[in-house]
Amino acid sequence: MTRAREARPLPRAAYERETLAVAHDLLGCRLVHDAPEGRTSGRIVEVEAYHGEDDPACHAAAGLTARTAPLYGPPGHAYVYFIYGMYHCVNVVTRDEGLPSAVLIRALEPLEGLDLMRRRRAARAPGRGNGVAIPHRALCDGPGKLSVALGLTLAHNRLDVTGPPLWIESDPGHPDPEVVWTPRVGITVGTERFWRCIAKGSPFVSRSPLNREIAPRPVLR
DNA sequence: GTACAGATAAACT
DNA sequence: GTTTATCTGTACA
Repeated sequence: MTRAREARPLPRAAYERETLAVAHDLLGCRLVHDAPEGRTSGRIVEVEAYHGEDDPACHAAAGLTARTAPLYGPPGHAYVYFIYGMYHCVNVVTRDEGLPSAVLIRALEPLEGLDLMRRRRAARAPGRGNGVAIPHRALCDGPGKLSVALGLTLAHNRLDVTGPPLWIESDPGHPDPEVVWTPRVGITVGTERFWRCIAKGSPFVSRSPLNREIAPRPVLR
């Protein structure tokens, strides 16, 4: 009889690789956060790569500072930063220690803990609180939204993501998604690098006109 | 469907 | 004092 392979957290070696390869391979995996108030998880459907001090859009372009230190740290750890006075963005550090590189998680297909996600989102989006539940597809369709939905904040910065309470696991039962590369979103420099990777056709990716642009798999310079 | 203003605080210069 | 890897509501087509 066949036995379903068990999903296990990706090992550190999965992150100690070329960043675009990591970005590509994270699509289809599940991001899981076990918080005291419950578990939330979602399938990764959109990511972006930020690589090196030569990448003008990478925070490490400004060099090593208190904020960017995690990017220079060991792979398989979270780099969480606070942005626009309101939101957090969650990255996973890649490559070798000392070489600043990471993958930004931009959107998830919500899988577990949808009620908890809705409560967290509604508490932070008063305009949505007029009795209309946030639809499934809009719970985690952006980096700020998924951080709220999963309850991730600066408290999780530098956390090891190879095991509880926060980890990424493969999903052996799920087919590898077809992927599309596009320019990265929300930046004013480095837009010539097509380092955003999305699961083709997923209704759970962030709203962006760039969703229509496609490109072949890029290479690191 | 697209376009824009405003909210709001940490980190950096 | 300036910048920011965002989101939301409102306005308009």
